[in-house]
Amino acid sequence: MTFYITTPIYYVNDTPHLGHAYTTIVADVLARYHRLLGEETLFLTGTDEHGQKVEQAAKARGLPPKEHCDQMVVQFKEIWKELNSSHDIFMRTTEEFHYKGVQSALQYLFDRGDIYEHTYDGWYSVSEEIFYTEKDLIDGKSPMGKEVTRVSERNYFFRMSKYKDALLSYIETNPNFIQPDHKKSEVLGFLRGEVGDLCISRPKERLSWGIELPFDKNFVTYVWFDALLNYATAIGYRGSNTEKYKKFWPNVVHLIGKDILITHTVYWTTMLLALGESLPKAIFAHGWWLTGDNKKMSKSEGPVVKPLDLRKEIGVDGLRYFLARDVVLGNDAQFSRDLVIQRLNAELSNNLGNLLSRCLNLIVKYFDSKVPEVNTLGEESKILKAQIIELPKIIEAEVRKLKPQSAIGAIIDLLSATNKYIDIRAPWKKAKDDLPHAAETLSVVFESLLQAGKWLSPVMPERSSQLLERLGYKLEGNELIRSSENVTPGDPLFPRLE
RNA sequence: CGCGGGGUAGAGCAGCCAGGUAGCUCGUCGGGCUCAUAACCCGGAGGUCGUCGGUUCAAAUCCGGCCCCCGCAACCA
Repeated sequence: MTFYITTPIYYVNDTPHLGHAYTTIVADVLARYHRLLGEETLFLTGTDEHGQKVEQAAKARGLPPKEHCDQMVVQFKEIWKELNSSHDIFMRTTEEFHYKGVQSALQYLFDRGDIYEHTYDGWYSVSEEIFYTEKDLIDGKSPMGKEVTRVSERNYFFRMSKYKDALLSYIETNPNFIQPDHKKSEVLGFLRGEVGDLCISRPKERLSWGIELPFDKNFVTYVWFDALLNYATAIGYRGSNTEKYKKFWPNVVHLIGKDILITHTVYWTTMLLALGESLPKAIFAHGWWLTGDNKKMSKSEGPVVKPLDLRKEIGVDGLRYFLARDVVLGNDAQFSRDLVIQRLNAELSNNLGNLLSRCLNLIVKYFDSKVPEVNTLGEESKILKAQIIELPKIIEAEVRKLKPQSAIGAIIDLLSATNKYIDIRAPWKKAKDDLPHAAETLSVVFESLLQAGKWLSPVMPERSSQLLERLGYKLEGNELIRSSENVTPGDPLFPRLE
């Protein structure tokens, strides 16, 4: 069993923001969980580098488009490095193999008659540089109220409509294909309407920065057609080495933002159907982070919200933890400093960090910094031990259901139970008159912390390894290895935030 | 009648698809512990689950009407 997860390729002209970081971090957390579960895993991210805006931005800077992209892409690579993204491939749509793959796919569809030439009549808004259809117009003007002129333009179209029924039946027979469920309703609603064919070309007079159609050099391909194929070309589809493609396709999860739901569930899937390829296992659309008063984050809304800057205060792992833990994946959620601090204090400082301090200080004080060895367990200990053993199974199940927040929740639940357990068992008292009792307690608490450390590593790679180090362990691959005889309490690992 | 989501304790959320005496975190009140990062443990107060109606032995959950909030409205990424 293999696992392949992708983020969208981000538009290279953007400056990385919380939206990008959220998708990448969640994908990274899922990828790391699958690796920890021992699965062969591939994680893809990258940048989308063609299109009008890039062309214009490059022109404005007096640079060739590719050079402009080379510079812009750096900011993405840097932020992913800082956020500890473990992607295996960073894809750029300006790479040579991608050009070839896209052209090969275009030619194939053209030869089969799934791409055809057609003169497109419509209304063009010069100021917006956008085409509108008759029904888009409002009182003879663009939806934005701009003047439009009647134009007709020769273009190439993909027979998307031909595959609509096949797509519908695929959606019906594969209930987990589009997630979460309410997004499926949205797609079905869209498909119930009229689905036309997709214009996949742009005449070079209007746009030259793109992949040339192999059968008509007066055109480049429409950006989405180029961009969506990255998921396949990145792993060798229609390339010189198709080994990865054979291995990982179609067991793939496309993690996307809800704004690009239709392009993925309709454009991409019909493209794949036409190409005779299998459809992805799942397309999962996550929600948005809203400001504290439930408004969409945007630059035009007063003071610019810069959630990514918060990482300087709470650490990269703190940010990763909050994003993966706070929300049911797929829902919208609020993002505010207060909510972040509350979550991190409650779960990491109080529940986990404090438990770690209690346990290690007691081991230092009564057992010479060495974890006591215990052979038989009493009833209370057996119950907690059972929960510890259960943890990986719950995590695996939740991760497979694409519920990272529940997987993390299971760890937090275990730690809460461990706090209750240590309270009932009161090893700080027992150590004085019943040392074996205290030894048993601390060995079980220790085991709980050890497993928590291991299973938090996909979410907080750095803090989790520090935690394990204090316990005298390290993670090699998916195995916990003893690295020290002694435990080392140290300063608070998760200091409370104010 | 464009499409979709939402309205659950002071705050943030889960539960709803597969109906069965409403759950979590924070805050708040009282108690315990004093090993620990003023943390941890126990207990309490606080909700007619937007609203009206229907189905049912039983509805936050299913069905219908209404009110309010949000996002989207594809060939511009």
